[in-house]
Amino acid sequence: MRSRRVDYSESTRQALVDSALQLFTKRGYAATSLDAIVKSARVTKGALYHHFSGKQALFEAAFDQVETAAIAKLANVVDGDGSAWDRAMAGINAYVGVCLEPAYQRIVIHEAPVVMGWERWREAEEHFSYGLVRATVESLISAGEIEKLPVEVTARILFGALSAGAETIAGAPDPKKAAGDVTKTITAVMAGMRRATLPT
Amino acid sequence: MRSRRVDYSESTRQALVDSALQLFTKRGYAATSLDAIVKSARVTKGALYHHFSGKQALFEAAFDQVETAAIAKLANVVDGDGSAWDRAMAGINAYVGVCLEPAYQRIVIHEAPVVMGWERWREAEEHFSYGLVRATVESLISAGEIEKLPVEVTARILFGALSAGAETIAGAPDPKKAAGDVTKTITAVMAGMRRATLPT
DNA sequence: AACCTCAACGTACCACCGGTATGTGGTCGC
DNA sequence: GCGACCACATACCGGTGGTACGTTGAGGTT
Repeated sequence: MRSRRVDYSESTRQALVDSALQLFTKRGYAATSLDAIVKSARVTKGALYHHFSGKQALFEAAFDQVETAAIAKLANVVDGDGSAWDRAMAGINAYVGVCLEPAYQRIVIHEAPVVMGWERWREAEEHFSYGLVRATVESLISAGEIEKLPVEVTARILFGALSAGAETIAGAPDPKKAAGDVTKTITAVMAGMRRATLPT
Repeated sequence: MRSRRVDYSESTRQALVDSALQLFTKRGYAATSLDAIVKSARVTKGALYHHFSGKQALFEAAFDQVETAAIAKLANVVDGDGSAWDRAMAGINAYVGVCLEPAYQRIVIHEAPVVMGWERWREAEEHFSYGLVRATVESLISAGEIEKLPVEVTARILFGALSAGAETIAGAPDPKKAAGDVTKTITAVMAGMRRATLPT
């Protein structure tokens, strides 16, 4: 119904999002001009402002795309079969993997909170990666695998810990070794929380 | 030796840093214009560019000031007497308190990694808050209070967990309750790490 | 005392960037 | 075939970071 011969509109929109994604990842939000984006997408600023209300809206579109790709990878792992504990550990490993992608790291972790504002970033994250982490923590608690802790705060802290771990890996001189250290440390922390609940 | 009648130079420099600190905290880096800063400091852009190489250098001066004030508060706690464990827990509580200050939250946690670049931020943090966290982790390990884990990675992850906890507190509808939850959760995690080492 | 020097600014100006207002070509319904 | 409208392109504006240059006045030198 809503199509001419081909949907050129959607393709230019996608081209803009793709170009923005690349440039934001490489140079950051502030250092990327709209001229550079439209040049890369082979269109003009008229097209950009036809599809988006401004630079920030374009950023959020790129943000959505990165997040959507991320949860697509994570959902398979977390919704698989096995115990709540095993699925949680698999999810943690998978999320660290996601955090290693430059686009996710720069756009979602670093720039989104300042570009979108922390409150809005927090709200958006409810439906994306953080939502999965939170659900995982809830299932761990309800399954009695870890202590009964405040879900919201525990999820936030785990979320921050995982991001920091991923950043450490990405910035380390020897990423392979760093990845092993992160996995070891996170595993130890989670194991500690698990063991802590056993004597009760 | 290097002074005229009074050191007017240093006072204008300090006025610029103070004004920048206030405005960056309130409106953020990007939304704060140099005109607004020099107007608030009662000087002109000529003075600003005489003392600083640009907007980013001015930000870093503000960053330094906030961080210096922060470690001044933390050093007392961490260097106090008592067991390594007690000092570590006191330090964690103190750091959460520091993270509640708007200036620290906005400038150090949120904007600095973006404005200065993550690599440079990481390097600077070595001499500030992260340096203390790292030292604390080292003392805990060498005192045999927690498992023998990779220091660098463990400190990074703890640092990220604390930052995330502090952000959660600041953004929560009931900060008092959130602060209690964060302390409880972090304590539980640390206790798990401690207990995990006992049977060995 | 006349002169020079240099720090410590102030003033004027430029290039660039985000955003807006307006123009234009192709296409679909009628 | 003609108005209407979508999907852009073009031209332009205000603000901002940064720069070039001018000015002032307190030491030092002779």
